[in-house]
Amino acid sequence: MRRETYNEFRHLCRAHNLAVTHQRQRIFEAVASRPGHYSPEEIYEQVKQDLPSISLATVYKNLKTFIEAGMLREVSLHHGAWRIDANLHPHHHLVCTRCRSILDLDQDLLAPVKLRGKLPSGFKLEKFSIEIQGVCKACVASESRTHN
Amino acid sequence: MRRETYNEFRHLCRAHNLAVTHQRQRIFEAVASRPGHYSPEEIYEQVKQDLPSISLATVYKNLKTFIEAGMLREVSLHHGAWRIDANLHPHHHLVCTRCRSILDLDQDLLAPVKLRGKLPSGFKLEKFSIEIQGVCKACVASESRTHN
DNA sequence: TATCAGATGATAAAGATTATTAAACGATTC
DNA sequence: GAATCGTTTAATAATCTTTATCATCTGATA
Ligand SMILES: [Mn+2]
Ligand SMILES: [Mn+2]
Ligand SMILES: [Zn+2]
Ligand SMILES: [Zn+2]
Repeated sequence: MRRETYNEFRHLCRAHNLAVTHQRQRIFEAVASRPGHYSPEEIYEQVKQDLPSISLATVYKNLKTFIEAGMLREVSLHHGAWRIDANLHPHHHLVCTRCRSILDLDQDLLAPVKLRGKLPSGFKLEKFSIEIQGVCKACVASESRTHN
Repeated sequence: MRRETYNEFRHLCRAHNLAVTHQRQRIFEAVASRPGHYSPEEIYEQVKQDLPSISLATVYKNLKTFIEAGMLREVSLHHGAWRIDANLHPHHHLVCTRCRSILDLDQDLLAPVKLRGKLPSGFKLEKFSIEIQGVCKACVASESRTHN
């Protein structure tokens, strides 16, 4: 690992009040130094090449830690919940980032998406899916209650 | 169940080449007659009130069948796959509906989303997340190969 | 009503994630 | 640099979710 990379990571951890460990360095790097959107299992396999004794649970735990700290993100809020929709009309969804509740929102509440350039060649566009993320009424209420 | 509802479902099944069974009727109704975005488990619990001997596997299998037929949809393409993103800059994703691969897309390839009306009261907006769904180059290629 | 492809229920298996806990480690202080 | 303390790790079990298998049953058709 380059020394600058090492120091960057060290400072990131300091800034977020996280202890610096070998495992964390490698886990973070396995994600941040490559362009893809990896699964915990893929990250585990990658890190294992350097740290053969690492455990998959450690990967899971630290990914959560990093996400909570804002050092990494998850691609989608929906990975853990298969949810079925009977509404076949084009519409949007309002999703709560706390409780992950989902509400329909009429299509014409948003102006249609406009492409300003070209998509990567070969990609056959089917549709734009817009998700409006935020905190739902119930969660806002319960959080303000907690903080008073 | 109302007779019209029963006939509607019967015709839907005909149109999609699906056998009509009690289980399917109740599973479909459990989703389509209520406004929410339910999980298989929730649907199972609902149907069980009418058909106590139904199996959870039947619910899963038929939800898949309905989705494949286009009678229901899934809220997100990402369930079951926790994917980590190290790109913290605002950006969009290109998602393949076949292989579910994910590519980053620069933010300014799309014009910013415009709200035309009001969000439901109490919802605290955090961000708009746009996903561009379609078929990726690789899947387009493999599908055209299959059909020649 | 008899036939049969397809659907169901029971169950096992697989896969993904979280909980538990003793041992090891990193940061801090001396 | 060694002692201390709180945190992190690895191993493992447990839990949840989803899929596979297969014998039995049912709906559709003649
Ligand atoms: Mn919906
Ligand atoms: Mn991304
Ligand atoms: Zn909420
Ligand atoms: Zn693809």
